[in-house]
Amino acid sequence: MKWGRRAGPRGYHHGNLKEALVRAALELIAEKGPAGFTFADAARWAGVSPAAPYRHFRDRDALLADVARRGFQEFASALAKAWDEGKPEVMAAFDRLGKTYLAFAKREPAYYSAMFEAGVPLDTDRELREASENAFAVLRAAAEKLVSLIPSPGRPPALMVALHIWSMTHGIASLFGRGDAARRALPMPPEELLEAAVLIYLRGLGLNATAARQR
Amino acid sequence: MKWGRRAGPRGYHHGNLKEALVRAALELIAEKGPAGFTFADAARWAGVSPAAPYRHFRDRDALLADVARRGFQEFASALAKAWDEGKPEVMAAFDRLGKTYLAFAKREPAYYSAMFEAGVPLDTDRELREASENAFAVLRAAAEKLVSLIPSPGRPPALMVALHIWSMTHGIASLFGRGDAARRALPMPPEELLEAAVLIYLRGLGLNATAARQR
DNA sequence: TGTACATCAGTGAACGCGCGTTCACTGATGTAC
DNA sequence: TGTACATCAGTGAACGCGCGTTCACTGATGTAC
Repeated sequence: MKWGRRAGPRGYHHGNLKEALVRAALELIAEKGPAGFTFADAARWAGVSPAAPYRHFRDRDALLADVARRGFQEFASALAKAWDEGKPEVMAAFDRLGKTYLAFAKREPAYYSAMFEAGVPLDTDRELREASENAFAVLRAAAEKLVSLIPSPGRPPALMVALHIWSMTHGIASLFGRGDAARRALPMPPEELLEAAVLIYLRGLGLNATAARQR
Repeated sequence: MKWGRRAGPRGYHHGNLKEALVRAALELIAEKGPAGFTFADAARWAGVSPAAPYRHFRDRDALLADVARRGFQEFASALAKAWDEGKPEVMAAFDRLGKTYLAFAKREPAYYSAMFEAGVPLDTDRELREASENAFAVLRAAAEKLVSLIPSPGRPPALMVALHIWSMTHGIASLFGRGDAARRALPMPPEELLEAAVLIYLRGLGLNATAARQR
């Protein structure tokens, strides 16, 4: 019988405490929200004395910032993969992008909280800021490619379109699409609500969206 | 020289402690977020012993729920006043509605937090639930009137339109439009971002939005 | 109008609790020779 | 290959602190007669 790392009696050294603390934070945030998790809690969850986390993180905020950073990195790479530079077809790729955004918010509510609701300041940590910028850059690139389909006079700024899509998606995610606690009742799944909104919005931009129906 | 209620030495009785506690909560939430305010803090802010609040609220959560309830009530009446049943012109009224939403989020970040981010459960308190439903009912009524302008075949469900507008507005408000701490840089004011988004969305619905330009 | 009494609203002292943080320590691991 | 030593990572005890909550109390207010 083989033991997982958490099953057997561990020695004096934990071996991978830093990772364990991050996982603990995610677990606890998912359970009680970003405010309801404490440094001591995380240590307890990892099976370690309350002083041990100080070897790896300056304080609670540093741990939270690290969680947010990892979240943005995973988020950015999930979005980039979904968008895939608009291949094979821009509209279909755009649809994938939106679905992936919502799926991330639902699958990783703890990451999402840490990233957007915990009040982690983005400007203190360079890596954190870069990770968040990378995530937005994907949305921005997608918007860029979308507006390029629109004839030049009357073409809206790509940045604005990216911000619109982001706001719409974030709004749906935070009002309805959270996996941790369904906050409000909804007559349709959030994915459909988003898809419909984006179709209407794109039609308003003058983009023929029928190609997106192929999923 | 006349004294305001908080200036002079108060007697043994505070006189209006319940209101003072609510104001304290708003002040503290605006300062440190909905999680970073404590019952004891509120008592201190109101200049009263830590046991006094128990005469008026069962516990911290009850105070928070009361703040959320008041927030929804003010929100609902501000929205209703802005919408004014679509008078004199539907599109202009709709524009006012969106601006009023954002203005509320900016002017009353503490209320907005308590209402949408503090995790106050809506289903425990009847008055709270009703207040929140009243606020949404305004959006819903506005959407109803809007879609009635669209020719019947291909007319979208009003509820969906209401949810789209709400999500969009909430997304912009929570990402960019908060008065307490401008979370992210933006190339244009949030009001303009929202107005543009709504215009595009309405155009996508087949509504001629030029009438809205009259503000 | 005055007096007795009930009720209300806030006091202040006390408690147990868990958190954040520090400290000297010690077991485990890696490295130089 | 073995030994000495430096470094690393976690221990556990301790501290001060503020919070939530309770309790018997007391000053102020309202009301009945």
